[in-house]
Amino acid sequence: MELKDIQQLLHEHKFRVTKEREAVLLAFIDAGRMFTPAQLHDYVKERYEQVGLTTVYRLLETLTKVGLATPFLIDGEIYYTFCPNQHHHHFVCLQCHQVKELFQCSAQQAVDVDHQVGTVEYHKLDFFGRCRSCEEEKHC
Amino acid sequence: MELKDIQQLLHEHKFRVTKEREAVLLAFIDAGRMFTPAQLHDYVKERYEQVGLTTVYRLLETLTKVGLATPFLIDGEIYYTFCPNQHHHHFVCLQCHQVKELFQCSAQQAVDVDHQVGTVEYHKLDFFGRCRSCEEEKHC
DNA sequence: ACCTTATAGAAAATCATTTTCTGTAATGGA
DNA sequence: TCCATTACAGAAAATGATTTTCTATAAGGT
Ligand SMILES: [Zn+2]
Ligand SMILES: [Zn+2]
Ligand SMILES: [Zn+2]
Ligand SMILES: [Zn+2]
Repeated sequence: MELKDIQQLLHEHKFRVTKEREAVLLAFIDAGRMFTPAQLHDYVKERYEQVGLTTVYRLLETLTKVGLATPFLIDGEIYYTFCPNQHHHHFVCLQCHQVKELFQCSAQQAVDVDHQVGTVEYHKLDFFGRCRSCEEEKHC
Repeated sequence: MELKDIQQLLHEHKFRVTKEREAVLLAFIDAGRMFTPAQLHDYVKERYEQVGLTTVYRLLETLTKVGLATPFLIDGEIYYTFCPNQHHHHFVCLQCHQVKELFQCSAQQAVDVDHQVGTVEYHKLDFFGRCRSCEEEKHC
């Protein structure tokens, strides 16, 4: 993703454009995987520049509020994925934490649920396993 | 659920049968809703007897390990639901935290995902909204 | 260029969760 | 039933992730 797109993304949401947010967002989006706040912090530091851990926490919180990031609980840890704006689901590799977005939604069941037990506001559908490259890597 | 069932549940998993575990499990299962560890602790205290918070944490951890409980991340808090052993999904009321189990699974998509991006080990499908009684309660 | 206000970051505080330790009680076998 | 073994409960302390506070800075609008 281009720096310009990042800047537009920030503008769209009325966030100020700072080099720290640019750095974190660039890393986050390009990586195509999920991170814990600390992992993302390290990742940004290595690749771009020094950014405070507090800033990473704050950006993840902000992104989550506007629906641009989603927290996942995996094995007791909270991981964040970057979310494009269309409705989508995920395939998460439990080994390398790569995340693939799945734009096909097979949860029409929502309509039934809606009638039976209450009003569905949103749903989550995610698949967990091992991605192709992790499988090939180690086939014992 | 009967005390006898709780005891059998514990036996099945080779856990010792203690009054503390009986109390927590009775409360947890009968409530039919999700709890944070602290909430469950309070709930048990009110209804049954004093049980240490540490014990609640440990039981939830243990149950999660053997698949009898599932942690959910909602609005930054970790909630646990009790899980029967069949494959199922959830409808969670965001207001009262009631949980309904849904035994219908519309995620046959898993097979496709499996072929396209990797090997699916498990999936999660959950619906969030407001339950009937919460809806009727306040219709502004 | 100036003003207003959001943001970054360091340090301190908070708070949920885990660990440690010790006394107790559940289990299984004699 | 009694004993030995070991899991468990609970209090207290430790840990460590996350949040809050505070101040300096820089972004955006006029
Ligand atoms: Zn992988
Ligand atoms: Zn969907
Ligand atoms: Zn409700
Ligand atoms: Zn399913």
